[in-house]
Amino acid sequence: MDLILQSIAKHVTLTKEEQKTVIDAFVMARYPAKTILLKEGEVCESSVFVLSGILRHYIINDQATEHTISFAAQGWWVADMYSFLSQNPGNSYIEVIEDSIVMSLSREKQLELFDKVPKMERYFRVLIERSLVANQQRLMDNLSLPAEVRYTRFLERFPEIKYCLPQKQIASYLGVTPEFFSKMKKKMLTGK
Amino acid sequence: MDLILQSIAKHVTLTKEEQKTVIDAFVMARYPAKTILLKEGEVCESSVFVLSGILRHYIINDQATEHTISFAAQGWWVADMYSFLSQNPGNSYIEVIEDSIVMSLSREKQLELFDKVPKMERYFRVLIERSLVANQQRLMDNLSLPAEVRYTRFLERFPEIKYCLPQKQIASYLGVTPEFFSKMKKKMLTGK
DNA sequence: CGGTCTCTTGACGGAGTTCAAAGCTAGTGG
DNA sequence: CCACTAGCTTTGAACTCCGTCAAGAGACCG
Repeated sequence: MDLILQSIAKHVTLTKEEQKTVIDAFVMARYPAKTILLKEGEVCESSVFVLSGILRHYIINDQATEHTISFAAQGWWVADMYSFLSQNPGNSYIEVIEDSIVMSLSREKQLELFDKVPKMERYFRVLIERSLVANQQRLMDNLSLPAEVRYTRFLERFPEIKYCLPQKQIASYLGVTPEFFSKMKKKMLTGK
Repeated sequence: MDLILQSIAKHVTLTKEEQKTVIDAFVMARYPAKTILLKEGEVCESSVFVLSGILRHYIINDQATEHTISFAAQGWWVADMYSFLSQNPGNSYIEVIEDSIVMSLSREKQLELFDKVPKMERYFRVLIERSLVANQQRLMDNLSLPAEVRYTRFLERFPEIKYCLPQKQIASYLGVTPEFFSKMKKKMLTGK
């Protein structure tokens, strides 16, 4: 529960009073594995900050194949940004992979917070900036690197969770089929 | 020159005085085609807002192939976000495609602006949010759509500039080789 | 003009997909 | 606690999309 204050403290310094205002804007929640927090067609009313557990954010495209946008473990934020920002129905899913405790912040409360505690606007600006940089990097990696290298990057980026995910979810993050991912892993162990 | 104020006005309302403070933070510049504004290894000291002309932001990977991160025409911003935010050397290039007039904002001035005119922090937050959403969408498109469909999306996204770019640059945005792009275009005209 | 850069075209190769079948794991209910 | 099922993983063969290499045909500029 202090984790969110620690995360904020990395970027801006809040007074005790501001800290209270911030905490009051959140709602704590606990979800068991397999809970679907958000479905296609729904409005993403809240961003969630993960205190413990693991979540996954993904889309299902026209050919009914899943593509993982991101995983979120302790200390990470997750939301369908398009839907959260616009409050229009989104096209993505958010699902709980391992029993999780989260702090969720509604869009309404967030906008209030921006006015009451301007430092929070800075905090979120910096988060989004970093997120954008990471996302651009991932896009470039996908355009120029083979799946094997993307896999090693994935392992570096998500060390906490790499062992507790089903392979098909890793494959869907890398952008390959589970079949190909299986063969690739074998090749990386034996052939190489 | 008013274009930047119009862009800002879409998201926040500035007083006359604030408008002046904002304008004063920028430096105008004019560059002929083929000017390289930023090279790999350099620090991206400024973000630029395009008044007229066209710019391109790209990387060159280990195999010496180019990948276009983005194009920027009138009313768009462009910068190497990683380098601009961290003020560390970046790994990307920014080049002028057609003679351009830009307003450039140094990182230093931007940070001053955030404090002097907090509404500008909001303006940039919103810009970055949109940029992130667009980037996530592009990543998902790249993972799940064939090059032909990505090309039609490209045409929708950059209608102003689609006819004044060399094909190899479009190919490098889509993530295919110029050779394949050439064959694909032919097929889309004849075969289809 | 002449040279450089871009675009086209073709043959071949490789990374990744699809489909299908079989083995494996783990959750679930009796 | 076992048996069953449903989903996950592995494997293989055929196939597709796209890359590489190479050569020729424009096109643009000095």
